[in-house]
Amino acid sequence: MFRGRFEYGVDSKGRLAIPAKFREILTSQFDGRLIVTNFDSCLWAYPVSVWQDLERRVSTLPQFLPEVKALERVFMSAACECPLDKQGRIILPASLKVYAQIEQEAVVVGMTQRIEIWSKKLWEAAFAKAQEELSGMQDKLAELGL
Amino acid sequence: MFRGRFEYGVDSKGRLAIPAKFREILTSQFDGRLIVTNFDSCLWAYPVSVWQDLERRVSTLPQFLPEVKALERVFMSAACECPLDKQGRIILPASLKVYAQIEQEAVVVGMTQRIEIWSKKLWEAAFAKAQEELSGMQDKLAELGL
DNA sequence: CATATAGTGGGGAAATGTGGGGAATATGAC
DNA sequence: GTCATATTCCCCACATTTCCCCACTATATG
Repeated sequence: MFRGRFEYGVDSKGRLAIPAKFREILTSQFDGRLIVTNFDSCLWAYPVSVWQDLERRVSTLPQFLPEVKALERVFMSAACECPLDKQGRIILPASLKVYAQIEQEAVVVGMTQRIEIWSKKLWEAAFAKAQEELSGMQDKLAELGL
Repeated sequence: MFRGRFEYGVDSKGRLAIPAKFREILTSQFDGRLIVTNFDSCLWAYPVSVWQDLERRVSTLPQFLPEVKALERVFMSAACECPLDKQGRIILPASLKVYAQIEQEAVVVGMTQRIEIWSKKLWEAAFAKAQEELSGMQDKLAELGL
C-alpha cells in the first residue's frame, strides 16, 4: 500500500504531483480516482472504494450522536473527488488548500491505507510532534506486540 | 540473521552498499527486497515480508487514535522499498538521508531481525550512549530472561 | 599465481516531475 | 442572447532524476 514521503511544488496552476508509486497502486488495485478531504490540518486522500467503505461504516452509526455529526461535518462534508491528469497531478480545491495552508511546497505522505498531503511547514511541525509522542509511547508499542 | 557492523561510503549517485552477508540472507530467506524507514535518528531496514507483517498489524488499529497516527506518521509513512541493484547497493531517498544525516560515511549494522543504517557520526554517539545506558539496565535485562 | 568475491565508479536509456500553450467550458456583463 | 473574460482541463515538450548495465580495483581463497 501507500508508503514513503515525497516533496513536490505546487505549480502556478495549482497542480500537485502524486508520486508514481502511488499512481501505480491507484490504477492497479483501485479505479485510479482519489477522494480528498480535510483533517488534522492536512488533507487525507483515499482511493474511491476505500472511501466508500468508510462512508458506509459511518452511515450505520446513529446520526444524532454528537461525535458522528462532528465527523460528518468536518470530515465527510469536505470530501471531493480529484481526478488525476495524464501526468498524474491533481488540482486541489481552493477550500482544501486554504484549510491545509498549502501554498508552494507540499509533502505527500503514504499512510498505508490513505495518503496525507501537508504544507511543508505544517508537516515538519507535525512530524516533530509525532516523533516526540512516539518516544514516550514505546512501552505501549511493545504491548501491541511491536 | 543479520549480524555485524560494516562501514561504507555513499557514492556521488547516493548509492550505499549492503554487506554481502546480508544480501545472502535477503535472497535465500526472503525475496531479496528491502523496506527502509526512519527511527531513532537512523534508518531501519526490513525484509519485505517482515515489514508487511508489521504493516498488517498496525493497519488493524483504529486510524483516528492519536498514538496510531503518530506511529504511522513517523514510522510507517517514511517506509520506502529500496531495490538492490545488481551490485547489491540501494539508493536512499532524499527524505531518509536528511533524517538520518547521512552524507559521505555510513555504518550498516545487523540487528538480528532488521538492519540499521547510521551516519558514522551519529552511530558513534549512539553507540557510546547505549553502552552507558546498558550498564544501568542490566536488572531490566534479567527480568526479560537474559 | 590464478581465481573468485566484494565494493566502487560511471555511461546511457527510460521513467518521472515540471512548465506552458491552447481548446473547451464556465462566468458574468451588457 | 451575445460577447468578453476567466477558469478548467487536455495535451505536448523539456529537464532532471532514477535505474540498469558494464567495467575496474582490491581483497581474500585455493
